[in-house]
Amino acid sequence: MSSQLIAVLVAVQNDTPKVLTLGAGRSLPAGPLESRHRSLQNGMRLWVEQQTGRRLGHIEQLYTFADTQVLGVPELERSLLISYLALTHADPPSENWRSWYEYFPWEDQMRAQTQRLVADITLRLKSWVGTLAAEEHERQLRRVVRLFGGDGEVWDDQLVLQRYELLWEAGMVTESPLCEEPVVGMSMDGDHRRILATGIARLRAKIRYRPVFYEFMDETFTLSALQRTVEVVAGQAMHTQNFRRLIAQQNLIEETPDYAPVSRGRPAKLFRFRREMIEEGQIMGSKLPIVFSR
Amino acid sequence: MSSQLIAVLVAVQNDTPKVLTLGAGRSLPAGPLESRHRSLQNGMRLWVEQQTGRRLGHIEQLYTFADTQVLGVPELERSLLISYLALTHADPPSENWRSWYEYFPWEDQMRAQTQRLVADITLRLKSWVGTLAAEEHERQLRRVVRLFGGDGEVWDDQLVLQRYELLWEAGMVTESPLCEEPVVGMSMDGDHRRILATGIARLRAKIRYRPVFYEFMDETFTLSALQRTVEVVAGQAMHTQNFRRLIAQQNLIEETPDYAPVSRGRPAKLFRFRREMIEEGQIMGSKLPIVFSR
DNA sequence: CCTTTTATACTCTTTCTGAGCATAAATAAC
DNA sequence: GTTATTTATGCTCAGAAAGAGTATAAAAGG
Repeated sequence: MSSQLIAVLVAVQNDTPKVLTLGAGRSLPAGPLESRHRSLQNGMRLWVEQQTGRRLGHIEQLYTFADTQVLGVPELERSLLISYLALTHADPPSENWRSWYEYFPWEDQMRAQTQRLVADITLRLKSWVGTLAAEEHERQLRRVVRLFGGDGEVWDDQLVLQRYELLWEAGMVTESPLCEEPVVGMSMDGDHRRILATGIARLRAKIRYRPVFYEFMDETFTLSALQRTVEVVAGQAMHTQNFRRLIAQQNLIEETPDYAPVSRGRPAKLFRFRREMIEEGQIMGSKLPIVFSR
Repeated sequence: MSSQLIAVLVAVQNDTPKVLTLGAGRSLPAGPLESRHRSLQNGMRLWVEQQTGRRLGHIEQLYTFADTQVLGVPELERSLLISYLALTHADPPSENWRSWYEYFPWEDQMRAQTQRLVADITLRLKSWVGTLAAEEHERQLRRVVRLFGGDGEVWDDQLVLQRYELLWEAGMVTESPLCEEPVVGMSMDGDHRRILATGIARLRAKIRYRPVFYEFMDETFTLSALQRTVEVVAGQAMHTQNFRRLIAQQNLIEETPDYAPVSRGRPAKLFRFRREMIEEGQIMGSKLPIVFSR
């Protein structure tokens, strides 16, 4: 049984969370696990750095699973896929870096249009629920409401994978064997979109208690830029004043004497991350407002 | 390259968190990944259920890594280890079920003796720090304090793996190549103790926001029994009244008309989990007091 | 000068959390 | 049979944190 490494490589460019793709955006970069790698983590790092020529920051394992993509292949030939999430700094944009919201448009709760999209999806899901056996009705209906909101439920930005799986079961994404008419959003080969969903969910969870957004920022940055970065990753708008309060009280960043070049309003101070705090394990947690404003 | 499944199978028996081991407690159960398994998760479940004859409850993947144990083996033969955490209900105890605190005595912060043990470990670690290059002193000293407490730092029950790794680096566990005189605690073959540490940490984290302790309880139980279960898993005593408040306000459990047979004090009401709440995904979170009392 | 936009400071209310006090209902000790 | 001890349970209170609003500062554009 052969094994492959597969990477969800994320950067934030132009206030957009982007992921590195191959093959016209249809797949995530993947490479064979080579025996010269001293460890998986290391192999992953080396391999991505060679392929992309960029330095990797934070890196973590996502999930390992048996590839279900290739049908008709003798089972012994099935591949193990070991997926990783890796963060890097924005570099010259290219075709291969695509907004992850191209694949999950409903996850971008900052665009006004999304509300309509989610309403449409919810409608279709509810009609799908109608086709199920009666015992399942209530269960699945609660699931739809919990995942896609409505009925007073708030949108939980972490349930990326669960939402994708629900759409899959309902035959509303191209990857599903039941699919007739997919919901908007690019699909990917095999399990890749599922892996991407896992990566997004993991990053959104992580950013709540670890200052991994550090990886995405320039050397110096304004608080608004920091907030926008976190917002586009979470796909949720945040209360500016509270965001600042939380960042401030964590001692993660410090002022520089400089100001950002102004375009419109009052010029913003430039900040930088405090090196001592970023260093390995120093920061026990970086809390962010957990319930986002709308 | 062949692959192995490896399980951290946990149950709570007699107010002790136990893990299933093999070979006189020196290794975790592991088996080859067979091609008939439809998915890894499924393969894991089938395999453990066959081996142990018990039904598995919650199951989740821990980590995948390349086995570093076997030296002198051609690198292509290296095995991929895919580790899982699985929870099950206590059954007739046996030799093979061992308290996880046999392997990590310092993690049991509920025993009075542990305080002395941790003090000893801290001393030895500090003297190890003394042998390092000067630039490293402060960094590593902070690490020791953060992981093993002292200096006003509180004990973080989730840092099981980090503590083990520190001891490993300092040559204070048998598994380490530098080891001369190990700290108390049973060791295991290969990476198994590290995997166990990962499992414990994951479970301690999970139990904070998901009611996975459900798996460990009988059909009905008292609140004290529930609290003791959580406490021994976390290795930390909790404030009883606050524990009850949190459990109560989450609507996870309901009273039964019965009382537990008394031994000493006032008889305790028996409770049961509300089936509807436990069902898949219903419960979004089960919060527990995060900072434990001493 | 006035409006708009962005940045930043401060306040207020509600909820959550840690911690303690008090009472209830049983057994054990005298 | 009192009294002490143990376990279970109810309630209160102070401080911290979170959500949300008001106010002010500093720029550009008309």
